[in-house]
Amino acid sequence: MDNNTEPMTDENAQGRIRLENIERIMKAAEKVFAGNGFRGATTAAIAEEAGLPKANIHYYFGTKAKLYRAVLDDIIALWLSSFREIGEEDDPATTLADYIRAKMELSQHRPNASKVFANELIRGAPRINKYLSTELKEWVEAKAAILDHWIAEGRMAPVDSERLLFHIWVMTQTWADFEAQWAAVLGRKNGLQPADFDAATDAITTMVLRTCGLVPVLPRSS
Amino acid sequence: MDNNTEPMTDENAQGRIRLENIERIMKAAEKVFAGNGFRGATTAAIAEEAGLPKANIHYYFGTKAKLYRAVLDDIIALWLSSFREIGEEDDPATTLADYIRAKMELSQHRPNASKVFANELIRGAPRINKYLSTELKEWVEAKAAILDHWIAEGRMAPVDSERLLFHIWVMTQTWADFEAQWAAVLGRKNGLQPADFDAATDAITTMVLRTCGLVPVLPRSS
DNA sequence: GTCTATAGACGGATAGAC
DNA sequence: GTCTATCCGTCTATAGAC
Repeated sequence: MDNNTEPMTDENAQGRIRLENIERIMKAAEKVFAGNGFRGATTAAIAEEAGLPKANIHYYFGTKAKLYRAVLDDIIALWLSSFREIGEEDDPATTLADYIRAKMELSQHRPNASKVFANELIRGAPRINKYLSTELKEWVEAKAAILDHWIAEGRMAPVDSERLLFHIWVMTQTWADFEAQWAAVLGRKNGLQPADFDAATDAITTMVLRTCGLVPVLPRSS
Repeated sequence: MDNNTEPMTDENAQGRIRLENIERIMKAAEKVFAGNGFRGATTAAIAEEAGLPKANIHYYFGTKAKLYRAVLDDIIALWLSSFREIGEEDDPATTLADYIRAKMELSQHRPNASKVFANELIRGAPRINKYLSTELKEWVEAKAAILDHWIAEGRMAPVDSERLLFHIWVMTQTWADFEAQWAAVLGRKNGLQPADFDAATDAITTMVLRTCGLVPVLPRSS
């Protein structure tokens, strides 16, 4: 009672080690869940990837389901932070191009986050349905309203604004989720290169801006 | 030796039952693999979905891996059959619109096929890499060459033809793979309806045809 | 707080009766 | 050809030593 089992001279180090271990486990879990889905992932694989004994996973997170939940929450927070605020006064072309670029950078640098989310959606999204039908739904409706406002003002061509947003997501996220397919079809034996992401960004941006009448399309000569 | 264990009066029925069981198992397997991936799927779940004892799965297919392989091969055959022949003399707008419509119909009517394929791609496509880097690569290169030919002839606007094909795939397949997301965001509590697939088809077709300069885009009035 | 050892449930696959 | 019963490996989770 007069002392603790460990010296109290270094409370910060304790907390730091704890946070570091949690961070390592979350990172490892994101990778393993991305590659195997929830059911296919094993705590042993996560532990090995994290370089820790299997029991530590349970010490920090209790169950595999809670760890998965923590990984999903982390990804949703990342997603929401990527949804830059868009105002009615912004320039349509700049705003759309910037948004596509931001999504592509996430695909390039956090591909496993996108893959975990994609796995969950393919499975019918049992654990994130609430998020999809509340926050995400509201975000889509708010941003589609801004696009519709721009259209009504004649600042861009009429488009199906909700589907445009959906299709921007899938075109950008496919470069993370299905990287294996695009690398194989493009003959990139060492995976996609930065130039591939740049080319994809350009192609998507051109497609969206032409669709919205924000850049000229060369007319057919015939 | 003078007779077999079963009467030979009905060889066709034997073969028919066999084919029917194989068909039922394949269909059940497609559904279970779609919802859980290879590792997450269990032979017990497949057997229950097929309404057969678990041992029958192994009797007909040997191992879970061989069953999965059979399901993948079936899907690849379906995919290849959807790649209509496209010739240089065809009309660009009609050809692209028909192709988008065909892909959307597959997404609507065989969503589990698309999901099994998506699962495999997210995992890094270990089992279909050969297909991706041979047949699919050649198909893409051949079709992109036709688009480039149309562009060179001035029959459509310049586009990044390979990425255009990739993005058509993902925009159409997302309506199968991520149906849960779109249904939640659109507030469809009973899943996507036929009208949703029609709206998506229109949105994708408009996007692609505007990008290729094959339909006019209303200019900004300002 | 950390790790080894293991309990207890579930998975794929098969033997052998029918 | 079909199905029940079961083997054996792997999985999640935890008990208990350190």
